[in-house]
Amino acid sequence: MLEATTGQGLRATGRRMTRTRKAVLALLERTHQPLSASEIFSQLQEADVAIDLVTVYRTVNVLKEIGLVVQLDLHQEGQSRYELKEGRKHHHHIRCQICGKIVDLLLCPLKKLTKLIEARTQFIVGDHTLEFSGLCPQCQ
Amino acid sequence: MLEATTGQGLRATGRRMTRTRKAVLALLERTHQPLSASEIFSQLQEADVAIDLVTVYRTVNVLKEIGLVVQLDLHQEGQSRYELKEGRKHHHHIRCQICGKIVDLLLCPLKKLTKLIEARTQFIVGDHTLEFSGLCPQCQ
DNA sequence: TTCCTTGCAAATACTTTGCAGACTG
DNA sequence: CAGTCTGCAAAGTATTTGCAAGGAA
Repeated sequence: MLEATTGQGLRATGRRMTRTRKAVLALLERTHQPLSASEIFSQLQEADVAIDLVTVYRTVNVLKEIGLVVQLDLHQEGQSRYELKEGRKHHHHIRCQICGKIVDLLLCPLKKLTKLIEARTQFIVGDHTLEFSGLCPQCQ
Repeated sequence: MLEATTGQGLRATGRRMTRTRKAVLALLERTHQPLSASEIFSQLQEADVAIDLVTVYRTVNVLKEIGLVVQLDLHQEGQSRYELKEGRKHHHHIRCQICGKIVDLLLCPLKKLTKLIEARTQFIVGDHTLEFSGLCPQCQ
């Protein structure tokens, strides 16, 4: 499963599978929510995993480099969040302005738009971000 | 023009039109680009306008509160940018991954999508962000 | 046994806050 | 003249870097 393939991804880049990397991966896997570095840190502490905040930052960056994790910068959050890619399709998010809950939007409607933008701006589009915010059912 | 209407917006909320606020507004007006606080600060210094970085932050926040300025948090920039609203339509941006140039996209294709998302998620959508990045014509 | 990884301390970047003096209306 | 605004200093939050000790392969 995930840990095995990750181990390969790490080794292929001269890196190692360690206790802390396993713990971060397992947390992201079971949480299935985009977590910030400090959330990863405190949730691992509650689970009695000894880890340093600095190590969390280094770990998510490594996982991002080998393509296992995606970094999200949600509007006006002031911190980044990290989410397992885990073979899932590219997608976007909506966040509740009251309680902060984040829900996946399992769609991306921007293929055509990308072509249009390339034609208009002469840019070569490499990436995009799309995020919605509003009130979730519980907070309305 | 802008300064006059802004003065009204300020006064309506018990605020004042000052030398530094005029300078920030004038800069945003002639630059017509989303600028970060530190860019506003250094560009005003070059123009021999004495202003403190703290004042820049406070100023853009006031201008945001009275609806004159929009705050942008572009992906992985690590800082916010501020742009004059100036009666312009809601729009989005594309940024060059090499030189950092930011170009307006004078369109927003998300009206229908918003309805779809509200139906699917039961959220009430209040806001959204959309940003593209890629290579500009000069950097390709 | 190599050299990657970790923890700790410290540094850096961006932004906010407190306070006394300066300025607007 | 009242009350807002500014500069300076300091604090706060998110993230990165340096280095020596610990650990994976």
